[in-house]
Amino acid sequence: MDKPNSQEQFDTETRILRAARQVFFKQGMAGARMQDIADQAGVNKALLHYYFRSKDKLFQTIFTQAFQTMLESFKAIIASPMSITEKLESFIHVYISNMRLNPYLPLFIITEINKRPEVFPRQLVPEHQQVDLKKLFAQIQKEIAEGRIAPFQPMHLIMNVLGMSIFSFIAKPMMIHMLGVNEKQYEHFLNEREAQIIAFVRSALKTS
Amino acid sequence: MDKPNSQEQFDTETRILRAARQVFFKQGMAGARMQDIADQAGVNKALLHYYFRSKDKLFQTIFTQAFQTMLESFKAIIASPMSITEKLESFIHVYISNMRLNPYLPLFIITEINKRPEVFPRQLVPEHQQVDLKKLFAQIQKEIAEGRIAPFQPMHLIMNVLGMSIFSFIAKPMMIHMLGVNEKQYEHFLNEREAQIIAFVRSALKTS
DNA sequence: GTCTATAATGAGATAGAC
DNA sequence: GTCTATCTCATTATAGAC
Repeated sequence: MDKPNSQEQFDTETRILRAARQVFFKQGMAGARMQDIADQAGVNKALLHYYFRSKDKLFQTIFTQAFQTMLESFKAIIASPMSITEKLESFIHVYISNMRLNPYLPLFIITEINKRPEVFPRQLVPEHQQVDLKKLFAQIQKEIAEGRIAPFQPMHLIMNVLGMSIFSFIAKPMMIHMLGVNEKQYEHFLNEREAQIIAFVRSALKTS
Repeated sequence: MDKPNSQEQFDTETRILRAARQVFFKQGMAGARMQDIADQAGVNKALLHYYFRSKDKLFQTIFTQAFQTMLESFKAIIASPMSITEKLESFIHVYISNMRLNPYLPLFIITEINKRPEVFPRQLVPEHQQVDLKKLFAQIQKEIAEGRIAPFQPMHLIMNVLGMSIFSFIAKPMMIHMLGVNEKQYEHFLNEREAQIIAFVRSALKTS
């Protein structure tokens, strides 16, 4: 865990939420300890229950907000008036920036849904705020038809971009061990990542 | 959890190992319960301690073997006498096949190293059996120089392939919720995945 | 709202009979 | 080798003073 936040400027509830995010993101629901969260927040453990009643309720608060955050970066880009190439490059940029700030976020969401699928209702995301894939797909089809990009199935194209962007960050500890490189070397690699992915995608989408 | 294995044909130790793999892979070290493993194996809980002494020892056994498995599929491909394009496509094929059998494996390794970096020694992989990246990189550089594939940095090229292959599987629960699709639709998407990634990589590597 | 003390429970581990 | 019963401890949660 990092050093307890120098966050005396925040009220107790906020300090708990920030601390809970750090601990839950890294350790997950099962691995997190209420005492760790209290220490990290610099408050008494009993206060966590005073403000959030139970560990599970606190977790739900953190999880829901994390999921929304993840969703928002998706939707903002899709809705914007850009070409597909611009949108894809925007995806890459935004996700890599986010992963720099919050490397545990996607992994946290993935693993927690995995572990307790029953906890997350079928409609975790209400109908009206789901990602509007149809529009995006239509735009991709249109640009393909116009011969502006090479033909790939929209869903796969998007997954390719997400996979290349996100995986290299979440798999960092595994890759370091598998490849036998050190932290510094891997960080250097990650710094080049955005430019390299963009070049790769451009090359793939080039019409010949 | 799945139904208890109809694995009466295996001896007790094997049944425990198989059950432990299932439970640890899905729930992680912190989330797993010895009782769950015992139930899954169809044996008495005390036997887990008789055979493996502690939860931690049992976990170490499972983790180490999982990590070796992950490493082997890497190394086997790298060592084989194929062109880069063939090797990359072999990567894609092998990883997607493995993920079909064992969707939790990479996620398990990633999250457990994340949570307890101190547990895993710097040299989790002994020097002599590390992935021989140098050779692979040299081969890539050579094929680029010969104009057989477009120029990309070797490490990034490999990470692109791994990311596209692995991410779509490990992120399945997240994507299903984010995109508002159902399990069946996502499975259909995954079935097309191998061919789509190969097409994408070929397009990117094409020399113009 | 915040603290100390403590209850309640869950889960890993062991003893000892068979 | 396998089982039942039990010990021990960590952790969530609550009671009650301030």
